[in-house]
Amino acid sequence: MKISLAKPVSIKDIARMAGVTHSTVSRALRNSPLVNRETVERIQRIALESGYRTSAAARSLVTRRSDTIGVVVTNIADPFVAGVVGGIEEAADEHGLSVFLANSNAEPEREVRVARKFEERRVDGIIVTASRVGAQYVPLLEHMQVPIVLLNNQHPSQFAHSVMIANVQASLDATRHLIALGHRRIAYLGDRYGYQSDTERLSGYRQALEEGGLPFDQQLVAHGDGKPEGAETAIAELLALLQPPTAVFCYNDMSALGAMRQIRNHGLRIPTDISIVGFDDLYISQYLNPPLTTIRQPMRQMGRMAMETLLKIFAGAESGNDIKVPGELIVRQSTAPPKES
Amino acid sequence: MKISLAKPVSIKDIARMAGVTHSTVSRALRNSPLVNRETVERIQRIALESGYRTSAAARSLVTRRSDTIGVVVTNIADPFVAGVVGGIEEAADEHGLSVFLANSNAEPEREVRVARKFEERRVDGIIVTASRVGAQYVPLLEHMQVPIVLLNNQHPSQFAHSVMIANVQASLDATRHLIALGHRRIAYLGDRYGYQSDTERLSGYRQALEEGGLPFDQQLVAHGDGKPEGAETAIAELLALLQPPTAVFCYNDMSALGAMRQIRNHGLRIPTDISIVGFDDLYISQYLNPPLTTIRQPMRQMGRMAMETLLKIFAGAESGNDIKVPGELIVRQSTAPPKES
DNA sequence: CTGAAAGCGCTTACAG
DNA sequence: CTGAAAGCGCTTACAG
Repeated sequence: MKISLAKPVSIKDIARMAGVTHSTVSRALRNSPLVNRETVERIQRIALESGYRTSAAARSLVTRRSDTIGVVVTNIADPFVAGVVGGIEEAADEHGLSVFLANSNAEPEREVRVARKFEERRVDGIIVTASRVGAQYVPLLEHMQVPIVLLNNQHPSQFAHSVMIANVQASLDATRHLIALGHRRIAYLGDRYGYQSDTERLSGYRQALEEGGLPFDQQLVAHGDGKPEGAETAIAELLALLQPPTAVFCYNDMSALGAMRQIRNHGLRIPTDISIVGFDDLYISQYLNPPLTTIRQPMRQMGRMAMETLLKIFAGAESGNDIKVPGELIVRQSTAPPKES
Repeated sequence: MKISLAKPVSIKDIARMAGVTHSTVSRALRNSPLVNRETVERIQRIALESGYRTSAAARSLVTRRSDTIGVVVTNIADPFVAGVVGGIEEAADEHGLSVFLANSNAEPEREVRVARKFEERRVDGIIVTASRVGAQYVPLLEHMQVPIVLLNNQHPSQFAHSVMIANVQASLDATRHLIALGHRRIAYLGDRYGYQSDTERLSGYRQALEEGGLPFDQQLVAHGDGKPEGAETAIAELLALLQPPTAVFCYNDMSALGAMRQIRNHGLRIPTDISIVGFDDLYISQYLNPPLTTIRQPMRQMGRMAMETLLKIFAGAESGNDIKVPGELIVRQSTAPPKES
């Protein structure tokens, strides 16, 4: 059968049933104190019984607010991103906002399409959770003159704010932990698409080496793509070194996942032969074999913070909209003292 | 500084600039053949230069289509769900639709809120990806008289269609694989919130046992919550049996993850002491130690199919909207012949 | 090919 | 307390 889409009931319909004008219905529905209490109740009862539902489109046309925010991600299937989006949605829901989800896939044409779509939808704000925000992306969104919150990325702009993990401090902690265990040949396995985050994590790593009196060796730095695949190639280079590292600090847990598999394929044991530390503390990381030592990023919380930053800006806040969140070192079983120590 | 939100340019503004009425602008913008070619070009140029962007709200008010779909998930942080949503978004984008994401968290009040929100937004269709669709949820959405596609769940209704993995066949394959390896004490570790999927997977498991001449033993069935935590408790029961299983077929990979950790904690080795098979083939499953034998669900593809089902219905299709997708057994290293065989 | 008019479903000053 | 009017930004019959 062909489905007949019944036209939804409007305030005019209710007005007819209640014997008042639609103006009164509109007021009654919003609980205006201007309307007679009994009338309000009668109208609300009718609305309920008739299954009335305000048209968000009609309302936003006049209020000039869509009560909607746009969330752009590079890849929703990335567990870090999914965690953040969960937090965003939760906070949005609490404040009666709806979220548009768009996956840019890091493809320039899609990014343009997303920006256009958000403009047409007149989103009230935007959150970008892209591990790889291109420098050209924000200007695209800026056109909208709507507040933008970047997650783990910053961009100097009137409209762009940020929620960032404290990369340098966290990486310092991670690397110090390896040094404290006695490691002297520690590698950094980065993400060549990690932009600012990669730079900062590398920098924290270098600071820790310096602090520990260890030389920085460019050979011990390799870059993957932030995913297991790329990490496998990158760690292979490291393992092929004349003096391979005894510990590797990875850009993120997904990279650690790939590194660990490759290490096993080389017949080496973790942490006996080589220690691994990740970054993110994905939900699954505690279930790995061995459980992964890593830096915890409070993903859900960071998503909430991004949403709340937007809300503060809506409410008129003008500054203090760059938040830095501390990471936390979680020591598990993928790290141990080096064999030869 | 307080951000001044410039009012976006409307077709009226363009009309003024072009010296025509807004009707003509509206037509020109939609490339109507009714409008003089040169006028169309002039108007489009002005629109482009002025940064004009159609108001989706205004348009949908008259067209009665929002070009929007609502996606409800129980938990976006679940990797299976995130994969499906990725596919949905991808297909939606290709067809110029926007997606509203809502997380029900399996909380009844949130479900009610989500349904209401989708109604107000006048979504053109809904996709539900909940591992645990309550029987009461669909009626909530049905009120909207909008097509609904359920993922891995079915519901008899004029409006509800479905995309399902072929649970029985897949579970049959998974269990047969274990039987073929020589296992005779095979357990099923289910998801007590898995509803239809759990029932069907259990049923495929039982069919395989029967087919293989193995007795069904209720003791070898334990139920977790579809997550690692619940699986840990469930498998502990199984391991405590006088005659523990030599192989376990798990409801999903997340359960397998928990089971594997618990097994290790009991000092047992996988697959030497016990074989494990999962269900889903999450992205990470190939990176586990040992890599997980599992049933592949084409998550992304299933998301696309759900979206495409909606599109077909929009286009007037009236039947054939219950799709069954085959799973695929992926044999990796978490399964092997039993020790004592 | 173009314009004037009506209307989509709301909100909100302005009168009374 | 209630109504009549205007308007948000579009689309689309109806005229010309």
